[in-house]
Amino acid sequence: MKIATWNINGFAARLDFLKRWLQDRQPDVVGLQELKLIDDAFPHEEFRELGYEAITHGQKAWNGVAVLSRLPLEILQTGLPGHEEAGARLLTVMVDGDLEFTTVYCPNGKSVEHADYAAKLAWFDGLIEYWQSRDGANAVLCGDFNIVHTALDSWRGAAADGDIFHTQEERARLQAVLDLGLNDLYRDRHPDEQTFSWWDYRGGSCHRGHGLRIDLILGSDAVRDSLLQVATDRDYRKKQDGMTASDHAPVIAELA
DNA sequence: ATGGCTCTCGCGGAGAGA
Repeated sequence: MKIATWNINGFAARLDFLKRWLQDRQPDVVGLQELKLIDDAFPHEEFRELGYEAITHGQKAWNGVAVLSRLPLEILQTGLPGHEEAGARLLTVMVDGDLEFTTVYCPNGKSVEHADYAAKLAWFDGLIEYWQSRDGANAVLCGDFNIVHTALDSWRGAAADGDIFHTQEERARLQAVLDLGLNDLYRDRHPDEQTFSWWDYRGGSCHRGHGLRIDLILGSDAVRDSLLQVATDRDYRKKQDGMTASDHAPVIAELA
């Protein structure tokens, strides 16, 4: 089974690109972030034709998450309890009656001085509390975490320590998420490799290797034990026949 | 030091993103 996470930076702007990727990579379950789309505008029929059912938790202009799946889905939770005012950022579904699949678009925080930063930390505290309330035995938590876990995950290395995305407080929150019994599938399999999932649109960052690894697939021990391979799909951070890419690449994991 | 690009809304240019 192939599972994936991808911040598409606008569903409407990425529709054709997304459909091409689905047909090319054939994932079974995909968590999408930053749809910037209301639920009623989602073209379910177009995706059924490709073999995918979708559950969306969207909103107008900002945020928005969804799960696409070739296997049967059932909604378990829409929105992070107690943090709905922060936007549509969390969706948990049951896949095929077996796998608890959560996708998140974690808050950005803007800057360490901004009020959104404190709200970001509080949102993570809410996520930790939410996860503690779930079973989590056969579970995936994937998405755009907007936190760079270690210096290896930033093109600037330790020089970025203390900046937004790289603060001790943010890293402690992400570590607390991992301490809930979740494994960072990419880092678990590739302890020493530097691979990014996001590159700024500006200044040729992608070409210059100026990126961050902030899009993660976390899995419970049962999921980790079934991991065959995991990779960032960098080809889809590049233009395809004139279609503009998201600033995030998909991350794909194959499970036994 | 800042912006460098792209998105949405909505029709100009601002705000957000990371």
